[in-house]
Amino acid sequence: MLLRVPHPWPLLPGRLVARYKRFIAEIDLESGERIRAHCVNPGRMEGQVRPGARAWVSPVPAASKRKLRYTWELVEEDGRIVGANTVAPNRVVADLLAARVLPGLKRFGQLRSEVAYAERSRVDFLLDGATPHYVEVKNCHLRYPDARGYFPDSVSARATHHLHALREVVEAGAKATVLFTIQRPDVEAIRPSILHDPAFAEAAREAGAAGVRFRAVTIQATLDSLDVMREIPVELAAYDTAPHARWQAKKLPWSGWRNDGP
DNA sequence: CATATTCTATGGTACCCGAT
DNA sequence: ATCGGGTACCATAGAATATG
Repeated sequence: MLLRVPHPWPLLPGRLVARYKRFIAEIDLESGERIRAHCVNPGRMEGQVRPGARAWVSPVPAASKRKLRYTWELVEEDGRIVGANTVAPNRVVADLLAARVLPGLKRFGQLRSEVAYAERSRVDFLLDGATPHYVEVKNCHLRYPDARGYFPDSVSARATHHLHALREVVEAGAKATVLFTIQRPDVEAIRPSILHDPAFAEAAREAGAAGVRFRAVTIQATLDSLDVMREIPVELAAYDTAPHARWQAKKLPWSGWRNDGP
């Protein structure tokens, strides 16, 4: 294990009832209470929004002004716990960089986050050094039976825009790394999803050829912590998507959300 | 200076509108 | 009738900007 990041709050177990309008997850807690939790994940969470699936939420501090008093953190898919909170990896990567664990990402002066650059873009992390190093975090949670993680799980024009911007800073002499995180340990590599967003996949190939580095780490979510397990390769090369379409068809009945409120 | 409000960003959906 | 494009919307955090 590379790094252990304990949850700031204790998690409460329950079962997913439904997801509404992208942001709201209705969950039956083991205490018997039916609650509404904020779903931080803006994506479709392909295959992971199954009614009845085990899910864990964190309580929101009493002082917070949030409407929803819980945050959906983890979900069980195929008997395995998967991280569902897309904000969490940014915190994990911040710790990972600060701990200077990853080769090539450990020698730097200052670590800044959310730094504005290029055209209407903000990079997740900027490492000061002889040459500035831009680090963009991309979280993924989609796994297909080929034991690979895929990003994105929907068309993401913004992510493609980020790749073009990173390519520009590299061509201007800076260093740039796209760091994928996948919140499950059972993958051997990560690929851009040609099936979900071919433009992103092509932009990734171009950015890679231009010198943008692509790396990935697996994160094992447990009830106590998010554990950065190991670095895995990113596979940028094009591939046949026929098997992926079949795998997706099996997951799709359980995707998305309902638009009628609970 | 402290506090309050506005802005930005996130992705899929539902909606409208105009063109075929 | 079906299409694609544009856009508001949903909840929230955090940054940016405004107000007292």
